[in-house]
Formats: sequence, structure tokens, C-alpha cells
Amino acid sequence: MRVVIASCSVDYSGRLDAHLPLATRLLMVKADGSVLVHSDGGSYKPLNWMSPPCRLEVGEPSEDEAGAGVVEVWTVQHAKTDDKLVVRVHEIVADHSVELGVDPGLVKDGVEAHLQKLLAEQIEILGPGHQLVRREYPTAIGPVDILARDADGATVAVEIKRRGEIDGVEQLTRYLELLNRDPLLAPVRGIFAAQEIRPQARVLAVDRGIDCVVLDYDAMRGLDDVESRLF
Amino acid sequence: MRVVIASCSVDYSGRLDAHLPLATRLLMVKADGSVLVHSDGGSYKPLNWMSPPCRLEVGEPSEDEAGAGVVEVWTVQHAKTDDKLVVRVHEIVADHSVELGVDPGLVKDGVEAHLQKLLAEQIEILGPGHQLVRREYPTAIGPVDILARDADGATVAVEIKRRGEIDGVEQLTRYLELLNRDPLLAPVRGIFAAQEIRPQARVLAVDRGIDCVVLDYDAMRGLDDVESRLF
DNA sequence: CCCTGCATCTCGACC
DNA sequence: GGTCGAGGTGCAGGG
Repeated sequence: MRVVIASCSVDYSGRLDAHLPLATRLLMVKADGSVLVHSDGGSYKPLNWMSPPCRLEVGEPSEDEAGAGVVEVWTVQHAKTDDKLVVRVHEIVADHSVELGVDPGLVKDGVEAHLQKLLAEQIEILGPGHQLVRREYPTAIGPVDILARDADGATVAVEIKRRGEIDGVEQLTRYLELLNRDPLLAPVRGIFAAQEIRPQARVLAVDRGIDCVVLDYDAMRGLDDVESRLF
Repeated sequence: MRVVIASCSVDYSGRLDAHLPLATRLLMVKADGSVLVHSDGGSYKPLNWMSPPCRLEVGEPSEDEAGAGVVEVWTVQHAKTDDKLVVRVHEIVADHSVELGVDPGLVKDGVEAHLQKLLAEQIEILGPGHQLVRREYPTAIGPVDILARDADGATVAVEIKRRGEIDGVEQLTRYLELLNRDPLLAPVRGIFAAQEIRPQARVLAVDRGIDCVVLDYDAMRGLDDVESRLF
């Protein structure tokens, strides 16, 4: 990795056109040739960048550019598209290269998939007598997170979210519309299950006759551990 | 901005829990206290980070940590949530601080806005005889991208996307529902226009009687250039 | 301030 | 390789 602090102007053309006026910024060149242009604020997103696969070429400025104070022109060309990033370097304040090696990578825990797995195992959270039909029940517009039957044998479609928001209710509504066309399943009831359900999402769900269930992730995980220990 | 190259392990807890094993990485500390942990690959997204507003405290390692080779413990606490990032620094390879100042910011020329402008100018792409009523036609739930009339004088509502996906069809459906309540406009036909339309979005659109139009951005832009040259 | 919609989204899973 | 859904999404614009 090479890290350069430099005053520069930057131009990107590709999906859109974007321009950064002259200012001092951090330029990061990664081992795969990708380039990131960071300012001293904002979030983790760079002001501008080029994703791999791409090629960085450092060239001389034209006469005009040199006259304007440019000392180096970096051209970063994407390998597969015509996306191009041009960095005109005016003054280099610092320039360091270091060998980092391959990163062992991030270990994550706590996603929607885990919630789905736990709820499938603990399906009676939806109510006594509920039985799992299957996870990822396929429909024409995509899989329903969980399909189950309640104590009376009626079909129940469950949409699971970490955070229950309006678009999740919309999604479940589409599934219900389709599932209810299937005479073998209809009538299908909807359950919107999430760790937290936003007020507006709850209002919309209730308005559409969809039940809301708040999932306690820690409790479900704890129960999972207990069950694991039994076997 | 402070840039540190160091071997470190990182733990994040908040929306999820994540862990990075010991390896050499780049640590970027921005003026607002936000911290980015970058490896020598991937895209512009850091392996781990803390967004502002947040506070960085550099502390001493515990005895156990010191025994394991930790020389500094960085704790980055988010100001509003309980998100926390802990960086255990083992060896500092490089450490530079530099004053960047406020960045003048990015100047963009976007896509969807441009597509909308081009389609409004070239409204007959929708079919011969179409005429523009107006762009950003206001409704109670937000503006419709384009309202037009076809060769027979019937109203047409157009939703424009760069990539046509299901939520875009949902959006247009809501507009159509509202517009069709207006006796001066009804019946209103829907057109879903995008540079590319995902298969599932197309299925849903067709199912709801909404026409799909694929827009050729380059051709439309080219035509725009030609027209510009004529005047 | 929250909500909505877009993004050079990125990223992973699955077909 | 594509397709699709999720994201610690970030971000801007509008009420």
C-alpha cells in the first residue's frame, strides 16, 4: 500500500462525471491498483475512488498543466469499463509505501440469516402449535423467509428483518398477494417479525391485517445454546 | 488527519459484532474523530470503522493485553449510540499527522436527473405522438417523474430509474393509484422506464399492467448533443 | 428533526 | 457470471 498526502485536483468520468477542486487530500493506492481519495471528514466513503480491477499510470503533466503547478498526473483506468479517474498532483506533502500482506478478514456475527435460523428452530415463538413448513419458501417474486402453519393448520407467511421498516411490510404484502392465489395455501396470514419494528411500519402492517412480532435475539440465541447443550 | 500503519486487532460491537484478527493495517483518524481501518485490498469500504460523531481515546493496555504484545488500546465510542470500536495496537510501523483543512467538496453530474431531462426532451421514445405534460408532476405522496399524454390523449405516468427494480414498480403503482382517483386524468397508464430492468421487476410490472421501456442513455445523450448543435 | 429515495452504492449468497 | 437482497449502508433533499 502507498499512502500519499498531496494537494491535488481530481476528475472522475464513468457512471457519472465528478470533479474535485484543488485541495490537500490523502491518496491511498492499494496493492490491487485501486485508488482512494480521502478528505479529513465525511464518513468512511472516499470523496472519489477507483475500484479494482484497474490500472494506475503516473505520467508527466502537459505544458499547460505544468504551468498551472501540476507535477504528476495519475490516470487510473478501470480494466472492464471505461471508468477513469484522473488525479492531478500539485504538491506532495508525504509519501509512504508499506507492505501489508493479505488480511485475514472480518468475522461477523448477528445477521438476519441467524435470526431466520433461530426462528425456524423456535417456531412456536409465533404462537403455540405453530409448525415450520420451510425456510426460504420459493415464489415467483422471490423466497418467503419462513412458511409455517398455525395450530389450526392455516398457512402463515413470515418476513424477518433486523429492523422492521415500511419496505419490509411492502415485501411481505407482495408475497401474501401471490401466496393467496394458490388454492392449496390460501388463506395465508402474514407475520412481520423483527428485532425492532418502527412505528410507521407497524401502522402499515396492522392496517393490512399483518401481525407484528418483536424478536428477542439474545433470548433466542440463549435458548439455542441451551438446546445445543442438550445434544 | 492522522495516518498510522500498525499491526493490530480490531473489535466492533453495535448493530452487529465483528472481529479482525491481528494483522498489519492502515488506521486513519479524521479531524472529526472518526476512525477507518483499511487493508491492502477490497474496495473503498474499510474493513471496520467508526462514523462521526464519535470520540477516540487512546489508553494503556491491561496487564494481560500487554503480555500479549499490545502497546496501545484505542477505544472509539459513538456519541449517540452504543456502537464501540476497539483497536488493540501491537506495533506501530508509521505514524503521521497532517493538517488538511476543509475540503471544497465534490461537484457531481448525476444520472437519474439527466435521464429524466433527456426523456422529457425526447418524449416520443415512449411512442409516436406522445406529448409531455410536465416533469416532477406533484401528487400527495411525492412527484411523479414525468406525466405525459399519448397519441390518443390518454394520460401516461412515467417512473424513471437507472436500474429498474421492484421498489420502483411499487413506487409507480402508488402514484397510479392516486392519479387514477383524479377524474381529470383517469384512466392513467403507467410506464416503467430504466436503463436496465431486472427480470423480477419486469414480471411485477407486467402483472400490474405497467409497460416497460428500456432507455439507451448513450443514444439519448448523443441525440441531445445533435439537437444542441442545431441551435 | 425524521423520513424518503438515490448510489460510481458495496457485499455476499445462490443459481 | 448474473441476479437478488441486505447493509454498522452513506448521502442529499424535503417536510
